[in-house]
Amino acid sequence: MVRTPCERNGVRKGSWTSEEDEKLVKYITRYGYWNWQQLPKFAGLARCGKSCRLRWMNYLKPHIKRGSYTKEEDEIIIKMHQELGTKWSRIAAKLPGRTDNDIKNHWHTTLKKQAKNKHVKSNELVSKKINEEQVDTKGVSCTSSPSELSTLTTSYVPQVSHDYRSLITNQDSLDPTSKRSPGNFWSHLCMVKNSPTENDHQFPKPSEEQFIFYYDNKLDEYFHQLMQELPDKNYSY
DNA sequence: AACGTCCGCAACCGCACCGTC
DNA sequence: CGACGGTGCGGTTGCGGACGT
Repeated sequence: MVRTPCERNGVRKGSWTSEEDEKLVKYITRYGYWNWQQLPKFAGLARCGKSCRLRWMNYLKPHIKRGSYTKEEDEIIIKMHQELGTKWSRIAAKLPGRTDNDIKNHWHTTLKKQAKNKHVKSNELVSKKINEEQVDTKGVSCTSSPSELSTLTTSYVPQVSHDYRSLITNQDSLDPTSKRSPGNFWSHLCMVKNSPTENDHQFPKPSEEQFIFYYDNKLDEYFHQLMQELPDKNYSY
């Protein structure tokens, strides 16, 4: 299989500057990520697509929780590591706001030693906690049909921890956990497609195909998130 | 103050998987 | 059905700050 390594010529590596972060956030907020390989070119970044994706997923994306881990989070990680091994993405799915990379780092730096030194006291207690997390984190109620999604309600207030939170506004409308969702999901797409904004002079506008791709992705992502938050229901779309 | 060591974290690399043609 | 391209994931590296001597 032919891999698609990052181009070497003229592609920056290493730490991201605040300027690069701002460009990436502005572009994704405006157009979403319709194609990671093409994105840096359109966003005016001298980075490879993988690097942009990683930076967005692990650092710039809205609602990423940073800072120290709670005891409960540590226990969940240790317990799930016992069950799943190094399936960091699956472990991360149980800890809203934490990224797989972050959890992986936390494991290698802190928890690995802890896990060696002590047994987890009660598997039952942790399992109970996991179940509570699934029910409590979002407080979502919803009807069974996608056409009835406008009835979705939520009391969850997501934590936005990054400095660029002020730039990430429309993105909230794609997040079913946002207070403003889901109605703004549709208006956001219309806005992306139709309305000129102050940012338009900075980035080339996506083609019709790119927009459709973005539209499909966002729709898919939106329902995917919704289904993840309703693990006990057998909804399909 | 200067130097060496340790540690945490961001980022890179390469492989696996999946969808499309 | 295989080739190809894009994305996701896990392992690993290396930088930079904290800390100790």
